[in-house]
Amino acid sequence: MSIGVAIGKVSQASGVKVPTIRYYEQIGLLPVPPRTDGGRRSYDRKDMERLTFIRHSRELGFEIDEIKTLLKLQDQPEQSCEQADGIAREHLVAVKAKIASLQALQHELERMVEGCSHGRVESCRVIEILADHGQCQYHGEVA
Amino acid sequence: MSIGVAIGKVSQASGVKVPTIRYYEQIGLLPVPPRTDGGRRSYDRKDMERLTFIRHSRELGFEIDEIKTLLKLQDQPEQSCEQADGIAREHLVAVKAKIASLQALQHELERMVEGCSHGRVESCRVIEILADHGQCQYHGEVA
DNA sequence: CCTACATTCTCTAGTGGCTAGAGGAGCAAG
DNA sequence: CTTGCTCCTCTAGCCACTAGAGAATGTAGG
Repeated sequence: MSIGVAIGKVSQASGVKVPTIRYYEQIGLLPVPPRTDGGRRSYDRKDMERLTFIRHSRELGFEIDEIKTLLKLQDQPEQSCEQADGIAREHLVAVKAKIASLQALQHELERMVEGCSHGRVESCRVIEILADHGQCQYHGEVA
Repeated sequence: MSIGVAIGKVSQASGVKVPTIRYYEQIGLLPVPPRTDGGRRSYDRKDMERLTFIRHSRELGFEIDEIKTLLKLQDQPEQSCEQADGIAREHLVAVKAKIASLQALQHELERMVEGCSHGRVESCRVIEILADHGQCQYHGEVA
């Protein structure tokens, strides 16, 4: 039988900070672990895997609610993976949109910076474009 | 002499929501406007320009603190625009990094979605990759 | 002038996803 | 046995807003 792992070790191994792990427990993303005699959280291998799954999903930009759904799916291997596929697909669409938006933004910032003649604020292209939306090629959101 | 404009009109004209305008006043981003006899905020053309500047800057992803600096600079046309230039440059670097990160993410998501054979969760590529970071080509952050 | 409705007012609290800090208890090494 | 680390709970803060309650003010039509 394997002895439970302390929160600090789990944190190191998974790359999720200690307070964040406790936070995940609080919002029901991570199961409530058993405690040692001293009252400390004691995790097992499954918890570690779950945390890695979570961290990885967060890195990929999935929201907590989406991760909850994905975790539930993972617990039911018999089910169709249609829903997981759908979440990933939706997310992909959002990521593509964000890239497009950021690229437009990049061009606008380049235009601003390149146009700046490093003189006085009076004639600064950066300030000018910010003040007058009409001059701007970028009409999106960063979100 | 021009009569002051109500907050709703300013909101419509600038594209900034009414509560957000009040919030900007609260945090000192927008000057405290005079009030009508009835106690309502009364704005002038300058406020509108300032709000447009703010909205545009937010759209371009600048943070409130950065905008505060940019607005201060705008009020002093004699000064060198070095600082404004610097803020925009820094921002450009951050945007480029974000784009690169999101593109890596996009590829990873595409790999997940394309690899999915639409069967059971058991053998779902999406779930699989999320669970095992080792299989993943993406090692960044979305921030 | 009165009524109905739109707009505005202040105030508090909530959002997401954590992070920071206080104040105390447990635990392992020297 | 003491030092110093880890861990505990709890509250509050972060950013940039957003939502909602309940009251007052402004305006258009009859």
